[in-house]
This record gives sequence, structure tokens and C-alpha cells, in this order.
Amino acid sequence: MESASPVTLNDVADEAGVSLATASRVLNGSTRKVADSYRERVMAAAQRLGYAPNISAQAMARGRANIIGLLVGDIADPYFSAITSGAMAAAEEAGLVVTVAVTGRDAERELRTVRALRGQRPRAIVLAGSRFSDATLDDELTAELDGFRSTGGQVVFISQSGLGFDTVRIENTGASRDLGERMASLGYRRVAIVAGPEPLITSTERAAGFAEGFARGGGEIVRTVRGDFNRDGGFAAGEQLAASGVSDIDIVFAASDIMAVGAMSALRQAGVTPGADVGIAGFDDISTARDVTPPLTTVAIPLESIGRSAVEQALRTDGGEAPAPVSGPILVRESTPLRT
Amino acid sequence: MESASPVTLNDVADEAGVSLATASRVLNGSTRKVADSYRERVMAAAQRLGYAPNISAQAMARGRANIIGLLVGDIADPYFSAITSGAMAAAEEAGLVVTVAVTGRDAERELRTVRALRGQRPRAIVLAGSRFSDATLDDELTAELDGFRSTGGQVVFISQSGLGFDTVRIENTGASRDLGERMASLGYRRVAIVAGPEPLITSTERAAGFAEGFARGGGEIVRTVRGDFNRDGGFAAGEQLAASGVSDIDIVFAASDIMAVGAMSALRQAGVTPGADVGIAGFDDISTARDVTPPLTTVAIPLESIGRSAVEQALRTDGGEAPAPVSGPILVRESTPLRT
DNA sequence: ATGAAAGCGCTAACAA
DNA sequence: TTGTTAGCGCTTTCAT
Repeated sequence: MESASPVTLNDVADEAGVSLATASRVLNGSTRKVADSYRERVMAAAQRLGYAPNISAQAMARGRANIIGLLVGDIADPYFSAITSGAMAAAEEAGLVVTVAVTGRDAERELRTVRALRGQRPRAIVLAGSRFSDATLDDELTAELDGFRSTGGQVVFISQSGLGFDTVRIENTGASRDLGERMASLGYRRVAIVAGPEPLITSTERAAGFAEGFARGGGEIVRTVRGDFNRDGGFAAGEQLAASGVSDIDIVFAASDIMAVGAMSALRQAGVTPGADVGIAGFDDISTARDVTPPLTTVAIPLESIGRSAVEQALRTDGGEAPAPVSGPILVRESTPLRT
Repeated sequence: MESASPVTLNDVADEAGVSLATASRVLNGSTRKVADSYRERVMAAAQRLGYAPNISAQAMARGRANIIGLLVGDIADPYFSAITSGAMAAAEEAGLVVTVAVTGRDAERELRTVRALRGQRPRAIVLAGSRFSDATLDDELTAELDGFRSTGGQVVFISQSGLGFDTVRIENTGASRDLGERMASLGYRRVAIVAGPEPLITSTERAAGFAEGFARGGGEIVRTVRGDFNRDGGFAAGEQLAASGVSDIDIVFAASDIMAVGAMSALRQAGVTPGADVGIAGFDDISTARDVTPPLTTVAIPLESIGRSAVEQALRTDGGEAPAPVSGPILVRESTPLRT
């Protein structure tokens, strides 16, 4: 019971009274070149024995595993889990299994993880998450991924630069700019921006985009506070905002919904009512954005579909066009009422 | 460029001028039995060549891959993504890679997925998520997992029954009962229960537990509405509740936080203010529970740590004790103010 | 259409 | 301590 050996293709072939090759052709091989009588016998034998192909062995023989390696910053973050969900759906449709690894938004860990993933010889590696502007390790990462690609693997980024690899781009700057203008058109004039750490390009682009659009609409950037690019970072930023008073601002823009959600909680705890006392807007349209009070104004990025696209792009043998950056509609909800 | 072959251990051995076995011992083997001079040369060669071990080959040679297979209902659900996060942390510490697959809470898909996962010959398979009471496929699943275990694999459930395998149990009934009593002690007397589909044991246990405790405290179950066991299901249930009026109830208990969050949104949209007009309580303590308004009363289940435990349990060679069911403190937040 | 046999990259006896 | 070698389960020529 402790270590019976699994049923192998050999067992199946024996049981069916055919050769290993024939069994392989029936069960895993591609085009049918096997007589129906044999085919049936093999299938029956496999069924009877409860045969399941050993993926590692297949991978070895074929030189590549039917696996997609997916790297995300933090799987518990709704942004990444939505992307992952889409990626897994696409992978499943293609008969692939997904290996997920977390980088904790740490470049060094990202590099280590890519190395580990490479070891699986996956069809493709998908890297989701912002790049860093201070990317001292980007060269090493590029080298690693180049190596992977040169052995036939696909690489797809979900981010901005993509270091020269295929990339599903999110239109951070343009969409934030539009959002900024829109907020100004609603009557807001003085914004505090809640951003992630300096080197996070996603955060920077969104902050800069919003600032530009908001200024164009006649608004002014009063201050910027930073925190970790997650819920608690947003919360901390919100506390900071509340501590120094919010009488000098009429709106808060957070570089991601999850930060916005944290900030809203902090503000409310400090006695500042989001929506009423200050407007608040985010970016991404994570699921929670609908469920906070008031519902959060944001840019609706189709996260799941981005995950799907990344996998599809990775599987597309013909290089394919570089797709246009993904954006989405601005959703004005009650967190930014018309400012009279 | 298209398909240079990856660097193999053989290449490294050649480059370092040692035997394959020595190279293997240095790079992957366990205990150090290699002269330092050799060791260094091998390491240097590996470095120079950018060697990464082929996991499939290792898996074949060893008969088992350093992989944990993780099955979750829906990775975009914060309940599962929190568990996944913990599981991945534990796996990473143990030098394992995690393959995640989704079942969509569908028994048939779960079975298919287990089969696919088995093919990887992982060290362990962890199945997170409620079992079904109408489990026609449980026998097949059990057979599949038994087969896996009999070839040396570990199986760990995160749920209730566990079908006879190791299980990290969540104390649904007891904790819900306590919550029910507590709510009654706060002065609530008439509850509507928002539950998932009938066959979902997790939902059933929580509903029954709450009902029992609430009744014990002098409360009464006025009605039960069902929906999918996710945010939208909760929303739909909330709409239903609001449609038939809420004057006959003073509190809503949802069998999971994510349903509670959905229900709150629906109620509020229908003009019923959660906390003020009706109390509302959930179960799990997902991150969002803190960020909705009013913050949600719930049972704080340590989701991440459960994910960790499951993996640790899977890795524990000595069977180990069956750990006690996991529960957590009741967090009374503003969604259930004292009812006067 | 079928079978025999040569690897795929690595580990783990077994020899030296 | 180091090297040799026989598999691990499967795919895939190459014969038949």
C-alpha cells in the first residue's frame, strides 16, 4: 500500500497485448494510425488499469512540458488573483496545467522564481506585475528569460516595458489622464495622490497620468503620499492624510483600487467620510470596488481577460501582432459625486 | 536561436571536467561528499552555463516531483486566494513549486483535475473547498486519491469530511453556533440566513450552527435564502431579501463573508442600511470584511495559516496527529451594533 | 499499420 | 571521494 508503483504505459500495452508504441499512439500520440480493434483494446486496458500518463516522462521525451509558469506579485491580491483566474481558464482550455509562483514584488525573488520555473521546461512563462524603475536585476532577468526563449519557450509580460518580450500592456498613463480630466470636470480641484513605492512603474505612470489630466482640467496636485502597493499601504496613506487634515483637498486618487479601499477605511476611521468630505477614485476595478461604501470610481481594467490574453499570446505560435495596450471605461460611481 | 537545447547536467560536468555523478551530487544531491575544489569548479561551470536542473528529469529519476498540487474552487475568491497564499509560502520554504488548478466547485471537474495533477507525480495533492453532500462522484475521487496515495503521494483536504484522508478541518458548526449565541446576546431575535447551494456542506454546517446557537439564545430563524456561494450569489440573495421586505428580521447571517459582502451591497442599493436597519454577520474574516461599511462582524478563520498547515501536514512524513479543527475568534464589528 | 529500440536528463546503486 | 552505468516512462524514428 505504501509504494505500489503507478500503472505505466508498458503495463497497458502488456494488458492489451500490443506494443508500447501502439499504446502510446492510441493514448497520447497525435494522428490516428491505429486499427480500431487495437485502439479499443488499448483504451479498455487503460481504463481497466486506471492509467494516467506520467507528465514528467512525457515532458522529457518531448523536451517540453504542458505547463504554463505564472509569476505574480501576491496571489492574495485581487488584482493578481483575477489575472490568474483568467490565465488558468485559458490554460485549461488548451489542456495545460498552471504552476503559480509569487514574487512578493521583490526583484531578487522574482529572478530566483523564474529559475525554478524554467526547470519545469514549461511551454511559456507569464510574468504579471509592475516592473521597477530601479531595476538592477533586470539584466539578469532578461538573460534568464532569453535563455528560456532560446530553448523554445515563450515569454509574456503583463506590465509596461516587458524588457523586450511579448507584453500585454495596460494603458496606465492614458487612462489615468482621462480619469484625471474627468474628475476635474466633475468639479474637483485639489487632489492628494496615494501612490505605491517610487520605483513601481505602474504606480508612477498612474500618478503622473492622473496629475496631467487633472491639471489640464484645471486641478492642482496638493500632495502625494506613498505606501506599500497594497491594502495596508493604502490604509497607512489614508491615516497619514487624515492626520494632516483633509481640508486642503477635495479628492483622493489612489494608484490602485486596493490602495483606495485601504485609504477609504482609514479616512472613515479618522472621521472623514469618503464621497461626502472628499471624493476618492482608484484604478483597476477589482471586485471589491463595487462593494465598498460609497462604491468606488475607477478605471475598469478587464483583469481576467488580460490573464487570458497573456496565455493565448504565449500559445500563439505565429508571433502575432503586438496587441494594443489594454484600457477600459471610466466608471464614475458614488465615491466621486458631482462637486458643486 | 529558435531551439538551442537547454544546458544539461552533462554539459556542466564536461565544462567542469568531472563526472556526471559528481556534478549531480554538487548541484542537486543531498549530503556533501564532494571535495571542495570539485565543488567549486562545478558551481562555477553551472553558473557560467546558466544551468537549471530539468525538474521533469529529476522527477522521473526520483519517481516523484518536488511539486505540490493544489486544488481550489475559485482562485479569484479571497477565501481561496488567502489559503493559496499560505500554501505557497509553506511550499516555497520547502523548496517546492505549486501547481494550482481550479474546480469551479464542480465535482466532475474536480475529478478530472485530480487526474491531471496526478500525472505530475507531485509529492502531495491538497484539496481545498467544501465537500458536497450529494457526492455521487466521491467514490471515484476516493479511488483516484487512494491510487495516488498507494504510490507514495500525500493527500490533504481542507474541508470537513476529507473522505478518510488527512484533513485540516474548519470548525464550522461550533464557531457558527457561538456566533449565533453571541448575536442573540446582542439583542437580535429574528434572523434571515443567506446560504449557498444545499449540497455545500460548509454552507449547511454554518447555517445549522448559527441557527442552533441563535435559537439557544432566544432568537428565531425567520427564513433562509440561497444563492451561489460567492459574491454574486450573496448579492442576489440580498436582493431577494430586500424585495420581500426586511421588517420581519433584525439580522442577516451569511454563510461566508463574500456572500455577506454581496448581500450588503444589494441591501444598501435597495435602501436598507446594513448595521442600522438590519445587522449583518458573516464567516471567514476575509480581508474585505474590514473595508466594507459598516465593518463586518464575522468569525476570524486564519485562512493563510490553514493553507500553510495543509502543506506542512502533507510534508510531514510521520503521519502526525490529526490536528484539532481550526476555529478563530468572533469579531464583533459595527455591522452588528448592540440591539436595544 | 505495427513493433523494436534509441534516447530525453537525471538519480542512485555499485565499482573502483 | 569519484566515476560508471542501469534505469525512470514516454515519444519517435526506423524497420518491418
